[in-house]
Amino acid sequence: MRRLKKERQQALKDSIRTNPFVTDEELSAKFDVSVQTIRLDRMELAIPELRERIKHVAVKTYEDEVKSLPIDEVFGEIIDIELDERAISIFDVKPEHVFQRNKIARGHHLFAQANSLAVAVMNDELALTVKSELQFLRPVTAGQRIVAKAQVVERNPEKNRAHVKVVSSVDQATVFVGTFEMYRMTEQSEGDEQ
Amino acid sequence: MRRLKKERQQALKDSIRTNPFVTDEELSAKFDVSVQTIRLDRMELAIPELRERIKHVAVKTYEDEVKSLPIDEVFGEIIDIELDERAISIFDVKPEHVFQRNKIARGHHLFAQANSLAVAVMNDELALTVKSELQFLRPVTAGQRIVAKAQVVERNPEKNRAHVKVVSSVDQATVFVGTFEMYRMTEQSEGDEQ
DNA sequence: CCGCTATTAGCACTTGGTACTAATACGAGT
DNA sequence: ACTCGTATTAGTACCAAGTGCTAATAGCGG
Repeated sequence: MRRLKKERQQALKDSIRTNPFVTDEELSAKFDVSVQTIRLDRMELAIPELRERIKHVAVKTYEDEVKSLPIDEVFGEIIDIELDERAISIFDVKPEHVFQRNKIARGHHLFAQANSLAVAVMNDELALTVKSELQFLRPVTAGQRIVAKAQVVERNPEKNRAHVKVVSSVDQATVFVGTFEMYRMTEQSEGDEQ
Repeated sequence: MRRLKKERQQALKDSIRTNPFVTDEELSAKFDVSVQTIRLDRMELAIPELRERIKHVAVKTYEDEVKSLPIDEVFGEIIDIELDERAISIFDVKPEHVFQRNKIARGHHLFAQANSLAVAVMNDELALTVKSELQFLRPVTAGQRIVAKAQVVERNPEKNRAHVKVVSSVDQATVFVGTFEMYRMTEQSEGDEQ
């Protein structure tokens, strides 16, 4: 009987992990044991009751929602900015930013950090990217911190254009270089493109 | 008293919206009315009980989690692919992809779709972007569907390089053009960059 | 003072449990 | 055959956070 118990407990764990919304009664029917046995199993496995499980899932989601808004908005935290001149942001590469296969950060995250910084450094907050040239020089992996430095290198107020150069590095080594031609949107015009 | 009731119910709605984890008892203390009054208010406002509220939040998160994994992995759904030749993906621009101010899609989403497609079209799944040139020709707004078409235009198997051209359009109008120089990673080499 | 709404109180019942005690089954060891 | 130990089952009291229902009370408007 000992083997049966362990197997059941393993299956129980799996069941609850894949569907945390299952009640003891449903589990008791599924495994054809009494509700009490399910309860004992949960005790031994330190699995909390249905309501607590649901609550944990809900709380997690709730916190995620609150967190995701501001972080997502900037893509990299801006730590220094002098409008129309230069700006610096940092971006910590996490497991969700990399390819599963080789753990190398996906290009669009580097681009997102650099492009967002280019948008931010423009004095007008309504700036759009028109053109861009990028070089991905070295792979970046999870756990590394990318420091992006943006510099406004050319201004052309008549045409509402400006050029921004962004250099991103990890531990002093340059990993990415991008130049961005930006269009400044004035209030009325619904101009070019981002 | 009628005014007081309406005000309380409005405040009650707000309270529960900002914190769905609050019990009737806590609310009764907060608004200095009986628990029964809170219950009546909830009935009139059709607000479900604590456990149901929590469950809804949890279920939502749960579904989101399941959904987010595959979608996030590709950035745009690939609808046609012929390896080493061409590929097509679609990406529906949603409110979360645009600038709040002018509702124009952020550049990195267009880049992400195009870059991911360039990676996908490469036969080796371990492809990294080395260089890239982009043009953002027209603004894209929330609700529009971007169709990206990638074409492998140059192959150089000796150097493990290839060029991919991606053209993205909305309703037949080109909104974005990008060229990507890709590096094919072989099993051993931990080569260039993405 | 009547009527009306709002509020409060109280009770039985529900779900999905916890905590605890007790009974029963069943095989292993001696 | 008897006993030990583990596993399982049953049953009871209790809890949180409610629903559903009935009834009492407060306060004011006319």
